[in-house]
Amino acid sequence: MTPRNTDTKEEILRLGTELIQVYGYNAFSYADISKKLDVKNAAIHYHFPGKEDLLAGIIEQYIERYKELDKNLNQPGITSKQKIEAFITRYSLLAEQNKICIIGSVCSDYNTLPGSVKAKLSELIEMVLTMVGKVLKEGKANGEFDFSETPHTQSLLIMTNLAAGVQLSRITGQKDYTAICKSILKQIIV
Amino acid sequence: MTPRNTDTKEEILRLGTELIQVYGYNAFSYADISKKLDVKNAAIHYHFPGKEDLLAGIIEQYIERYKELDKNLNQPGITSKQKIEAFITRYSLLAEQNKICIIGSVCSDYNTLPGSVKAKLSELIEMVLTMVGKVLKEGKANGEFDFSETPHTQSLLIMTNLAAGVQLSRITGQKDYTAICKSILKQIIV
DNA sequence: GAATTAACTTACTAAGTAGTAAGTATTTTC
DNA sequence: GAAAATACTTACTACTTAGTAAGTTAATTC
Repeated sequence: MTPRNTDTKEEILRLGTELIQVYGYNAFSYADISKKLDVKNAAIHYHFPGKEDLLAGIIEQYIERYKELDKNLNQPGITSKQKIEAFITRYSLLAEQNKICIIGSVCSDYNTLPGSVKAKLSELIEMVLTMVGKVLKEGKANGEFDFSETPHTQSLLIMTNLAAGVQLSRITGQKDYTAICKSILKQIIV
Repeated sequence: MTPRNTDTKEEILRLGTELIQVYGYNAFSYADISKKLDVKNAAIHYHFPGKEDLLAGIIEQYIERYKELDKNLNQPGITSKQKIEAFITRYSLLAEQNKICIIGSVCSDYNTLPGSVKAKLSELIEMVLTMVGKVLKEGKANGEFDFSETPHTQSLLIMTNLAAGVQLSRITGQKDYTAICKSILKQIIV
């Protein structure tokens, strides 16, 4: 009689992501998810046998979304500045919701993760660094950007500013995050 | 017969700090500490009734150590550059040991902390930002440094580079941390 | 329309979690 | 040297954790 919810798996991923962003990976339990979705904890285990499988799924989804963003940005007519701003916007949306990014959150728990998940996290980080580095290189080549570091190092600086920026500003206030964002652009824009 | 260990409390603080830096606050238990110290878990509860008391103690100790560092640095003959380098060195020591800083680690778990600990963490962060900001301002005034941001914003940039730097480089490799450190100095030194 | 599959629930378990009350041995204070 | 305080241990409790095996119900396939 009651219609089956075919989106349970998606909902678990969505809630899991949110819980990591708000509380941290080792601070939430399957019960937190099952209560909110009004299902039994065994339902979560059906979709993700172990907690590490859930985390792996969440990271994979993140990777897919970054690939999509990359695809959308690599279309004609989009300036390098717009690309970097699109990247920053992802973090700004987190900051507005008092969430932190998955990367920053899971990094703290890195040594509690099984090897397979460590590898996926590493893949995500390298992908993002490469993405940003590519945009920086492109922007420098077309005269939009100027900076003295290598694109890789500059992307490290931006990534660390943003990842820790959302973390710190959750405690010290949004103003600090805004200041960081402005400075990131100031550092590279001609 | 067996001599009493009067350093148990100090050892608990030391181990607790290490566990947070390596695994994260919500990933370690009193059992982890009691096993390593070869005492019963009740001994840990004797010194720190709740886990939040332990975290509060760890943050307080951190605050004290930063105050000491500040005191040691604010003596005649120490250049602003040396002061900033001393600050960076604290993070470099962590990076060498594959540890992350308490601030970065606990930030991820921020929303799982009781109000009293949140306040202490906030105090620590503001203190460090102020300390670094002061050195930056002084260095700019005496001609050692030059940067276009306010001292507060510049200290935010340095703090986020370092805090997330040790986190990321634990995954991507030490070379990335080294690159970040070099760039931090390059950004401010005349 | 029978068999299979997908998506669960029911009902558990074993292990770990923070935390406590009461007792003990040693050290310090008076 | 008696009393009190310190630093524990013993022995537990109540709760939460991830995880599982077996059963149920609805949808899909053939």
